[in-house]
Amino acid sequence: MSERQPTEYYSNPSHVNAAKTITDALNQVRTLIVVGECTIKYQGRASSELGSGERIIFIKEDGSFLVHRAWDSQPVNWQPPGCIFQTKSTKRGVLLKAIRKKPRESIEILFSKVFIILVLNLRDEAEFIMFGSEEDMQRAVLAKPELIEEGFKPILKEKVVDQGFVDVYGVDNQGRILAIELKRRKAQVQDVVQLLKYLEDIKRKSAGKPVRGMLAAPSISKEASVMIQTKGLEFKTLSPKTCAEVLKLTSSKKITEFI
Amino acid sequence: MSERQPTEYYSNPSHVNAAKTITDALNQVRTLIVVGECTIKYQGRASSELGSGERIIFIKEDGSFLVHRAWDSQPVNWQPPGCIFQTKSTKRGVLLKAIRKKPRESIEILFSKVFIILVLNLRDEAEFIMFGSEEDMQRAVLAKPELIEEGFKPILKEKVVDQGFVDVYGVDNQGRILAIELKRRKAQVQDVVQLLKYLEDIKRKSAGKPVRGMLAAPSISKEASVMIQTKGLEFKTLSPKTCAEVLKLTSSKKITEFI
DNA sequence: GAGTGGATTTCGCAT
DNA sequence: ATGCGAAGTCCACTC
Repeated sequence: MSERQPTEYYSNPSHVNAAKTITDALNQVRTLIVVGECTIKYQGRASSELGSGERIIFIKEDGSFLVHRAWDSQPVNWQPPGCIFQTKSTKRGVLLKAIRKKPRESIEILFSKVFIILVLNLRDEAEFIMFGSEEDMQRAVLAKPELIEEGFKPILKEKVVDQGFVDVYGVDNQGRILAIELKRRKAQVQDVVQLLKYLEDIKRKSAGKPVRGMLAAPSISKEASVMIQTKGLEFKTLSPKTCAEVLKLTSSKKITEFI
Repeated sequence: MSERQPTEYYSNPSHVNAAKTITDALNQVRTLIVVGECTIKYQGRASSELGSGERIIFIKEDGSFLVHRAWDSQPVNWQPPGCIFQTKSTKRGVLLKAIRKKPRESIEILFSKVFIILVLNLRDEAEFIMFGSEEDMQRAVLAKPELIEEGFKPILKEKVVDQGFVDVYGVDNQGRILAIELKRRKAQVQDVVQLLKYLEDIKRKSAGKPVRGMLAAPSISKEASVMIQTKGLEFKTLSPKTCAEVLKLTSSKKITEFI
């Protein structure tokens, strides 16, 4: 009987057994879930302390480390992939250290009780596919420029200006330069500032030729809208969902041809 | 025997039992961990698909929802606190929906196999304490202005300028205005731009009086450093760790007195 | 409720 | 490695 065993479960282990089980799981590069009562200290880019309480910790195959409480979608403490672990059983409980170098950081967890250890061996080959990013919007506009307006001809994706890029850059049906800043979310003041900065560079380099600046986003904040008016810029409603649908139709995630 | 039972464990439940167990746990507002083979679809601000694979899902007491794979510190799909759940057993497996309104979003998980269900009732009253935030740096400078330079006298915390704030604002030992932008991480070009914008407002309002602009951060990028030089600004090395230590000494998290 | 800026942001890409 | 900007950013705070 050689069927793979994706899960192992340990309930209320002694400190010694908990430490051993965790160490073994880490050596075998398993995904690990530990539930128990613990205190936590973090030292690194910042520092933090958390007194005793019951929490869930996660260690993943890539060395990611997460501490979750019973609420909040974000972990209360964590360490990015690639960190190194030390486990031992001490008089005060099970000590688990997660250490990262560069920057030097460490999380120390002391379990006074371990309720549960889950050792997982997960099979997961599927590819994650996302639609509707800002990059997708860019691709959609390049594939179908009339999303912006009739007669618009993109020239370059991401034209370089001093410090930074314009998302889409082209010429309108009257030959004027049209620089477009895309946002996948509601446009804010900061986005208008960004566009203005780019336009400055473009105008400086285009020797007085007429230049239009456009912000394209699903919606715009009141403040940003006022600023658009004041500065003689334009706003075009364009949602990531629309763009995602255009991409599905043209079925091209490739943009090399446009560059 | 009335001892609280912090954990319940169910192994390889039938689809019907899994759906029932999950529903019950949600009704009792328990933290829930489910491990199983599933496919996932997300529709909302963006959209995503993930084919069949073995994953871990988390539901917390506040209605946070997380889907984790065996790698990556970030969840592959998630829903913020406050979302609503629907569970049912279908012919194809256990269906779990997490729905959020405003913005309207949904995640649908279809489990073809459920390996494990953990129902947790976690007790956690401890307060989380963090040191070394940008706000802590501000407090430290106000409590001990010589962190910036001898003779510096802060005037106001967060002096209001058009659009935004200066982190610290005061007068140096020669009576010149000194506006300081604090960063807890390596300073970037964008931070210099920010400071310049603030300085513009301050200069406009200070009728030609001399104004110094300073960026205080643990380090600075080369580009930002060049810009600092070019624009006649200053850079001061100041780390969040130093500031945290100062705060511990003065033992004052309060800043009201300075405002 | 909308708007704004920090975050132990994280993450990916380009230099 | 460093620098820079997007993110389904999240999050807290202000207006």
